[in-house]
Amino acid sequence: MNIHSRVDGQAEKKEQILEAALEAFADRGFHGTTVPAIAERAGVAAGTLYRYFESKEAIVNALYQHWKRTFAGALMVDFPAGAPPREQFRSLWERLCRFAEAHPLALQFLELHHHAPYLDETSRRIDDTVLGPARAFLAAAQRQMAVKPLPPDLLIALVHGAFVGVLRAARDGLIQLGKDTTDAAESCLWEAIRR
Amino acid sequence: MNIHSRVDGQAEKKEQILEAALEAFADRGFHGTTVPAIAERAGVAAGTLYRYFESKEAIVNALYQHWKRTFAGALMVDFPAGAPPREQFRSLWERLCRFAEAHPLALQFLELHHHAPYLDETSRRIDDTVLGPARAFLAAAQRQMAVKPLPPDLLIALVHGAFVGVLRAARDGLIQLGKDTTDAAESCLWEAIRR
Amino acid sequence: MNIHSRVDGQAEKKEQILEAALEAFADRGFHGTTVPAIAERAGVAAGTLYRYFESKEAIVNALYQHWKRTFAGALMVDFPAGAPPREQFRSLWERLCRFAEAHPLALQFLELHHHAPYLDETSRRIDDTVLGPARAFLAAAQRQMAVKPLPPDLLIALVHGAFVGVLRAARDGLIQLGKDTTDAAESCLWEAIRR
Amino acid sequence: MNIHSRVDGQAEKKEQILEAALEAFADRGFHGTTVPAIAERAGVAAGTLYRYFESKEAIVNALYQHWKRTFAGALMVDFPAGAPPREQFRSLWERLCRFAEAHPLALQFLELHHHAPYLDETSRRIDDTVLGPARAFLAAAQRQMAVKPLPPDLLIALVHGAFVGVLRAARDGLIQLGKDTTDAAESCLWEAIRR
DNA sequence: CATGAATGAGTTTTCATTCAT
DNA sequence: TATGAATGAAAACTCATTCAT
Repeated sequence: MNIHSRVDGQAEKKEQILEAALEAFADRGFHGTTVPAIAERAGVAAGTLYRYFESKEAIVNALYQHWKRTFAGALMVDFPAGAPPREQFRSLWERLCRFAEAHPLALQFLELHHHAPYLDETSRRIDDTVLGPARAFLAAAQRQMAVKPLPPDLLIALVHGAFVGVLRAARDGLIQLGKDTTDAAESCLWEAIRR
Repeated sequence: MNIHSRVDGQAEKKEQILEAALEAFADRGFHGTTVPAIAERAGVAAGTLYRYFESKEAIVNALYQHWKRTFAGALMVDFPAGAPPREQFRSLWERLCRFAEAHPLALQFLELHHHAPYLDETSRRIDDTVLGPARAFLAAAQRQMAVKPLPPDLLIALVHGAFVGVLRAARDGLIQLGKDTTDAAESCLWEAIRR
Repeated sequence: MNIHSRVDGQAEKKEQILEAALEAFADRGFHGTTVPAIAERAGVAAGTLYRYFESKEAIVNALYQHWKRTFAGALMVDFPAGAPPREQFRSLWERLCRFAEAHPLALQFLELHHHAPYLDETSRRIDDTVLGPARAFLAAAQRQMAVKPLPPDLLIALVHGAFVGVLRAARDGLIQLGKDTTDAAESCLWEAIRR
Repeated sequence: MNIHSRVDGQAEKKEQILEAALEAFADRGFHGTTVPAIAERAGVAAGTLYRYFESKEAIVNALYQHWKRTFAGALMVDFPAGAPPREQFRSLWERLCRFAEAHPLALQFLELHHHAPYLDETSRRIDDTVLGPARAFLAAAQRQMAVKPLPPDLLIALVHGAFVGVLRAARDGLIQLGKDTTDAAESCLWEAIRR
């Protein structure tokens, strides 16, 4: 009715669209998803998408940026900066798993598709938001002789890759994601990188 | 000149098409790749693809099956069946890396895209070709108390995921794939799974 | 303006498409007609056809069913069930001719092309709608000794064929369809079948 | 080996092609038939057709002219010029039926499709070859007061149309073509046109 | 002469985007 | 502001015709 509720209504609709797009893109990728399909899932008309986003590419970039930032935030907020490396790693892994549980589609979207061809400048730059803190953690842990003195990006690739591998196996029904499983995985991966 | 060279010419052209399709699919995925784009890369007219394949889907399935089989073969041929688990794991990892070096696009195609929506029956069944031997290795190693007593599919997800993570990091220019790097990664991952 | 006029607008457009398709198919047959040609005649873009019909085949089947039903209806409505056979035959023939005059393209489409290869189940079943009443009329007339005791389907083939022959001759400009002509033809054909 | 056998071989191959084309066109019409389909039926390569015919249209025109002429010939050769009209009509009908039995595909091709759009000048002119004699017969019969004094082209349309109707019913399995049937039909049609 | 692989124009169909309502 | 019908450019695919072998 008033400006406020209109704005809220709009924000809400934008959320619906992004949520619908996330589901669709997570499942079939960017090129495998049609705009009408997103609109239908979102419960709006196809034309309405274009009041909120310039184009299909704009939607995928908005999603990418939103979830990369949310993901990075989830990893960093209240990170136990002073704790010993073993503790920090456990904490990081736990955050990864919690995020995976809370936003499974977001991770499927972010990690299980190759986005480069349609990402814009902003999206491409955002990767460092996640990488930076991870590198910082490893550098510190290496300085404390707690982690193998290998290139941080290699260690990140191993741990991050293993995490994605677990997600994929869960999506394909090969394993169940439970506390046992994720704890065991964490233990393995700490062995992998610890000095 | 004769039947032989004609047959060779055709087989060669089919190879060209598959090679072109591999490059395109590895880069932009199935839905992001147009048939004319494949044809152009292959140096033939668009209509020519349809003399060799029924449809775009037939191409992606042929590729999937070919490379899954080739990959499985590369992992298994002359596998040191009697060697100790540590040796076997090193051998497996080395085969993965050699294959990655020899056929980087094949792995990008196989591992970095989600194929399920357009795979046919045959393609879907073929995954076990790779999984089976990996499970067998792990089961044996676990019986010898050399590897942690965790679900084999979890260990596979970790190691395979880490491998894909390394590939992805290399593709994105974050790390260089050299003997140092791959040896280090192998060492880490053995630590991850060994008892 | 409101829902009503929108619905009407759509129904109208569907009519336009069917009308355009009828003209094209009547003239050049199904395979000789392109979708853009139909669209142009209908005054819409090619893509628009696919908002109303699943495919080109769906259009031809819709047309076939619509006109078969309309034709059957025109033959049967208010049929003089109690009249003597001579009267009934005259009435049937008159209905045929009136229909031919009112919907010349519909009859060209229905009768002057061989549709079987692309007709769906529903279309194939619909033929009996027209045949049934004709057989019933003949059976009754034969029971009253008014018509030759020959297989009804043969008599139908003769009369119906002759009717189509007259249509074809008219289309080709060999004869003019006027009351004289059609009355004369009716007279001839009654002689042909009467006992 | 020598010129003669080569010429014979060619003529034979041309026959094969025309026969194959007849079968295909009779069944699915001109636009519904592909050149490779004709070639396969003829047992030659697709390219070979173009050594014998300029184009697909040239084939259909050659077929049309050949069979129209053959048909006209079959109707006219040894026609009992002096016989009474009743006898002549019976003879004509018998020739129609014999031709239908000997060359069912030719009649399906000629009569059950609308050829005008792709016929060339020569083909279009040839229709009179058949029509002329029929008109002559009717004119004479009318002069002898044996046949109704209606426009000859109307009578032709009726009889010819009825004939085609019988062919069509036979093709669709509604009636069986046997001596009984064709004699009965002849009798009916004579009643239709006789004075 | 015969072949059939190759072509590319033309066909059916899809879909991101626009715009009248 | 929301709609969804309409668009038309581009996609997948077909096929008459050509031409190197």
